[in-house]
Amino acid sequence: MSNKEGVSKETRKKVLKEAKRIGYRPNQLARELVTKQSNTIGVIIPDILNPFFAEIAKGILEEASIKGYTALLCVTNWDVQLEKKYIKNLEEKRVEGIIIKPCEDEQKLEDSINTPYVILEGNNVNSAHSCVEVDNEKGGYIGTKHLIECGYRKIAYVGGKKYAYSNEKRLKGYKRALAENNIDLDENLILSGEFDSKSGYELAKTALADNPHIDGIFCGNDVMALGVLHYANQAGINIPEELGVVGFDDISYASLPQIELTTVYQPKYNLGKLAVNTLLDDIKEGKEKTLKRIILQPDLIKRKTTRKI
Amino acid sequence: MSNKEGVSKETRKKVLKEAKRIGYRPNQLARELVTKQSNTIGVIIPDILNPFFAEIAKGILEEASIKGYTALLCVTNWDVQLEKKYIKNLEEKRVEGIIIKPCEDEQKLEDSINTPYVILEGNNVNSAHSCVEVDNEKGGYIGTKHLIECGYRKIAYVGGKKYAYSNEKRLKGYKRALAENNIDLDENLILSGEFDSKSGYELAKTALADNPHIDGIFCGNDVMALGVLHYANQAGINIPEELGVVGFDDISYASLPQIELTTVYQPKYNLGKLAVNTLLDDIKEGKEKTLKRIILQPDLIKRKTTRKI
DNA sequence: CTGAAAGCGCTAACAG
DNA sequence: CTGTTAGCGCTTTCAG
Repeated sequence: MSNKEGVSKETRKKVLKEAKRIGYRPNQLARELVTKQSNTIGVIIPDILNPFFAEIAKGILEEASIKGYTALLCVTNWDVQLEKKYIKNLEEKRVEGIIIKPCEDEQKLEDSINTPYVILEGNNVNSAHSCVEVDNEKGGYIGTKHLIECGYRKIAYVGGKKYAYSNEKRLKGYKRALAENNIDLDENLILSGEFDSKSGYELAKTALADNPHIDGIFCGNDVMALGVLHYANQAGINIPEELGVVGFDDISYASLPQIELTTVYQPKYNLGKLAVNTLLDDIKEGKEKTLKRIILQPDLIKRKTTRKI
Repeated sequence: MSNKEGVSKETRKKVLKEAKRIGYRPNQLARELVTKQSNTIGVIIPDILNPFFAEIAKGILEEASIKGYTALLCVTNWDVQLEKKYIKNLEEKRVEGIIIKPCEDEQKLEDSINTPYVILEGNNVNSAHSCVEVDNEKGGYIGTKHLIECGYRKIAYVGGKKYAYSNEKRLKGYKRALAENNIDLDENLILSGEFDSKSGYELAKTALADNPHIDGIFCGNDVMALGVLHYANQAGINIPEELGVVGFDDISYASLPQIELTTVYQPKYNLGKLAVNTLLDDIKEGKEKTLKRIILQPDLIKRKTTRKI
């Protein structure tokens, strides 16, 4: 049936007969059980409504399909408990590997995952997984530097969870840009919340209430930036004259003519594709896998939420 | 191990021992093979980057997880061949059921699916599946009626694939609204393309070039409306004074202060939840299942791309 | 209440 | 080249 080298007449007959018999479908489950290959990978992301993750997911799904794999997609809503549950489920389903963007610190994952896995936006110091990401520090740097070059001086950092890996990296880049330009770091200008629009809105409100002299905001991601823009719009703050805003990710909505958000581009789709190829390599290499650390380059996209220079 | 009524001492000991032994994980595959219950459903949607589908997917994923099911998500990019391939894969994986938004006419699906399935936005005349959708005809009607009430008279219909079920329904509602208000139907004003932003842009361009007197556009979905708005913006057309635009879906970006798109709301998340519950019911009921046809109500959301009345 | 045995649908490793 | 057999890791059934 699985056409290896074989007969010619007999086989063909059988095939025809089988095909007839009310649509025979080979039972993958049985096959997986005996070959110990599920041809399935697990994918865990925090938020499918954020186009950033949606596009990564798209890249993952497509690449997996091309490589003959199916993907089990799980979304955690940034809930660590759910994340744990999903990992357990996936392992019981005998996925061959997992691609995960952790809700929190990835260090804790080490214990709970016994399957090969690659982390999206995480480090792999001392650990047994590969990871793929964009150079977040550089992204934070070029975004902030651009604000400075546009003449903004009191620049706030409005980010996601304080100790999230990507947030820390971007923040580091932000600080470096400030330092290089002799702008004193003001810790009060560093705010953190969630990686969503609502949080962007609230944080902008708080920040500008507490420090009315803020004239620039570097956002942890585009979705937050949208929230910041929302607040600014509502508060009658003129963008980009009174306030410069830069985001991170370059989601498709950032380029809408009504938005024109200056932002730091990430190759999202590619990140997804690379994640599965890296994972598949790791799986193939088995125990003696060489851990990979894939870092893509971000890119500054100048649009209209920052002044022209 | 699966704690039924049993021992007390002996069992506990075993459990402890097993737990110790380098993390024992029950093999779901084997269990599924013998119980013939995979606790898995398949989900096939055309486009995960469209927030409409992303939110439906979210509803599906969450509800499935709550009900103890895992979901295999497949995205087709509106490619019928891929859709077929995914259906085959899912059946070989022995999913218990499939939730699908078909790329094309769902009539053709009948032959290829041998598993219980529910269709998102499709009819179930003479067929063996349930379906869940919003009242698309009504949606088309209230959207168009609103344009008329705002004083627009030359209203174009810019939709997706001509013979897609949801498109046909919405178009029907559009025609009914026109007829009820004694506005002559002009077939030249009915355009169709793809359900994406680019197509909205192109269609708006064509429509307005061919018929400069158009003063209103009813769009097949919000993503297309965004494209229409993009073109209008670029062509210097004043919205809503010179041109009224209404969308369909109410994706989150429609409510952004920079967009404020008037649109027809769909309970997307709920649609997803209901789809899985309907499917699970159908699975449970087995052969004697009573087919369901679940129709939710759309709602007009007036924002700023149509004139105030 | 517990242990042993059968079998889910397939593949792999054998002989014929 | 074919047919047979064993067994993947579990659940279920049936004795002990």
